[in-house]
Amino acid sequence: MKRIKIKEILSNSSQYIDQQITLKGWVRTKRGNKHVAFVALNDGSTIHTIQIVLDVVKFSEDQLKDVTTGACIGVTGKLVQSQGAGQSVEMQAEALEIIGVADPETYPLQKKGHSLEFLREIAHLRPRTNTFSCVLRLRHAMAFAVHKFYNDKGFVYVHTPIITGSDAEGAGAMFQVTTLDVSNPPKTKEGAIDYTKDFFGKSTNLTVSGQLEGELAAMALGEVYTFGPTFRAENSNTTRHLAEFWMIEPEMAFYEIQDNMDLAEEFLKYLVQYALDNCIDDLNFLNEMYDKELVGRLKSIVETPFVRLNYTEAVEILIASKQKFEYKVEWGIDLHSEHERYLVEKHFMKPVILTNYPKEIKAFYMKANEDGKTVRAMDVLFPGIGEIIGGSQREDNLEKLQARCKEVGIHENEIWWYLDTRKFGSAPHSGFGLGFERLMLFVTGMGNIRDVIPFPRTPQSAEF
RNA sequence: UCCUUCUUAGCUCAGCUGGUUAGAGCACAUGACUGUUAAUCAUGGGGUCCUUGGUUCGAGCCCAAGAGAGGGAGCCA
Repeated sequence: MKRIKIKEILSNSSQYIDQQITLKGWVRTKRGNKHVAFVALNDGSTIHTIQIVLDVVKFSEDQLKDVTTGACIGVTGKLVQSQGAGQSVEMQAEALEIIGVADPETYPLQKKGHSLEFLREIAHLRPRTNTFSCVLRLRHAMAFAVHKFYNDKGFVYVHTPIITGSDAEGAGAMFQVTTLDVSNPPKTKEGAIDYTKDFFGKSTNLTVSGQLEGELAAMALGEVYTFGPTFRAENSNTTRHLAEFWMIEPEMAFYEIQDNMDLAEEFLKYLVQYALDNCIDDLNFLNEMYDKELVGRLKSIVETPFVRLNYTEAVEILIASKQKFEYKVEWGIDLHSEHERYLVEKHFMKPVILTNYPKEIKAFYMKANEDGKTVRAMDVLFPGIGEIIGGSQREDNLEKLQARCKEVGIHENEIWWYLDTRKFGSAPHSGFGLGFERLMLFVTGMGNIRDVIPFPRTPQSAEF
């Protein structure tokens, strides 16, 4: 008999009532007495379980013994109105198949909750918990919504390379990619490692951003986006950083900085609304278990216009606040998280988009303003998360970009291909990067970025 | 990388001023109960007190070093 998913049964129960159905899934709990056993079965299609009623006389003792927390079973029987109080329907089982046993003495997940720290140590089993099944369903929904948002707008999804030979992005320390024998690498006459003997004939790394390649595509296709893994070899040990994370980077020709901000705000609101519309069961569970304000906060984000503020104005607000900050505020500093938190969580109490930063603290490719001091950068700051999006209008003037490269010490022969876009048919364009796991932190209300990706990669940690 | 806290049963934790045989709840096992809702009740098994070294008549507890984890900061998305 064909298996039906629990989500389908529960959402269309009237259609299946008194019908013979087959369910397959994993046992969450079993309880009961000598005559009847109740099994809560979950198959991952929904946060909810369905109650299986096992009339003890119908099954062998051996079979019932193997129905333990964590075991995988298949059951066939009739869907009936429940006699118990906790659910409207349940299955009266007629046939039981033990698909995979789970020794209860050694199975690490118990019926009661576990700490998130413990679950990280058993990341291979944590998707079986309510919390992580919620997070992973939401992660899927958000990834799908990203593609839907851009596809519906006519953006082209561009696959940028994972292995890059360019080290000009300046976005952080990189992981080297090499096939050389690291214990005995070939050397040049001068004694340096001879990368001409390496696989690609040059030194290569895992990408820290697809942006530069995204810009190339935008100069042909108009509006594009990338969505892929990125890698940073920074020794960051925080609840907001991973060594391997996923990033969404749209890049749009003919967008000025204002258009860029409009898109970023619309995009974030779309994603949050998508979660509210499609994953409310999972959100309600997370709201109940971890963060009582989660759903309310998500709803308010969708309704509230984001504050838009110049860096200079932000500095003035911070100075006028008379707050005691660990790092002193003055024009020219890169804002620290205490400053961002003050603006977002105390002063405005809503998301803030900061623009026009001093050029010294931003990347070489950002478009200079007429004042000669600031660039058209924008950071979207979210409550509890900090910087969720970083972006800018790009410098489209060849001479200015070349001058900027010189100032920051990037050799033109490293990124000649990037400069070519400004040489041939240059156009104003803008883009931004959204850290996918930062978005997931916000949408799930989870406190640690290691809990919103299936297998987190952090310094000193690459198990599983 | 810096600051800080923690590490005792499978899990979550208690453990007095350093004192004899290290406890609880949950989980697990056995039994009871004819409809349970993270079932309940009874009984039971389960310990390298993170590791190494030191102080002491005596260390889970004090000291040192190391390992691992959490939180904060920096870097950033």
